[in-house]
Amino acid sequence: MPELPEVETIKNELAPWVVGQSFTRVTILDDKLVCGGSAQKVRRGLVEQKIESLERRGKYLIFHLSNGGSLLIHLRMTGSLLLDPKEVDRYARAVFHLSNGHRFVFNDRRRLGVMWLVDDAETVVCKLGPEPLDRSFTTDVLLQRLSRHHIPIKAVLLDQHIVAGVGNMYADEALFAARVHPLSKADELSTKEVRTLHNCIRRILRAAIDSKGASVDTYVRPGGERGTAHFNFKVAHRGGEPCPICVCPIERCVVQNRGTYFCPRCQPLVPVL
DNA sequence: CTTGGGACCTGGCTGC
DNA sequence: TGCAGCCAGGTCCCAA
Repeated sequence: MPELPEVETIKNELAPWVVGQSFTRVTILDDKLVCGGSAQKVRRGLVEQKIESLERRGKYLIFHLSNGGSLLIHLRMTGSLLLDPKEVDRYARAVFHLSNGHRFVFNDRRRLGVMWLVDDAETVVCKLGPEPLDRSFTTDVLLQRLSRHHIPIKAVLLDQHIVAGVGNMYADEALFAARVHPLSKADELSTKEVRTLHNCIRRILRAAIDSKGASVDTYVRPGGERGTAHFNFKVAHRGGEPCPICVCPIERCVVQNRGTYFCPRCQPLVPVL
């Protein structure tokens, strides 16, 4: 499941092959891939456009084009971008041919991924919350945003309008590292807890980028390699295993329809004073 | 405004 | 061995 570290890795590893190149041919194999416009319009709009830069915003990948427009891609659950794959398999939804002779393929087993071709990228990403790794994302920013929500902190971390880029896996990891129970109400966390959580979110996302993302399911990097961040997971997807701190079995519960893993002893609902 | 619940999508797993 | 039914979760949409 591509979250911020996975999308950042894809951006970093794809950029050297695509930035400065133009699209020579684009094949869209699945009309439902395109959001707000026809596949044909996107195909025609992309050909001969040069990719000026590649950017990540939240879980979105943004190709900035020479005409000022942007191609945005969201991989959702099972999407991946593969550089020069040996074969274009049945899960390919679009193929992008570049002026340097390379191509990349939008693969997506569950077909939940989407892409947009727009004049201004902001029209797609304008509602997103702050970038957690930005300098401007301070403890105070997080504190202020949490204070407006009387719902479980886990649900708040998953809301892209509040903080952009954190998904199910890294929310669980950040809450464990901060020793905060996922069902704690966001507006009831102490200033100290929010400060710790703020640090943990940033530390865990950075570490995951260093590990090239987490391949718990279908995520692969453009070259087909897997990331290794999941080997460092303490609780995410580790239900029943002993907590690495206290050996108490990791529990699983459901928050906002998301499988949520936590240590009941290290993350008490009522803080131990 | 905030909050909760359903829809989307399909491979893989469980249980009969 | 076959198959129905459920689960995974990022995001949007709608209702209260």
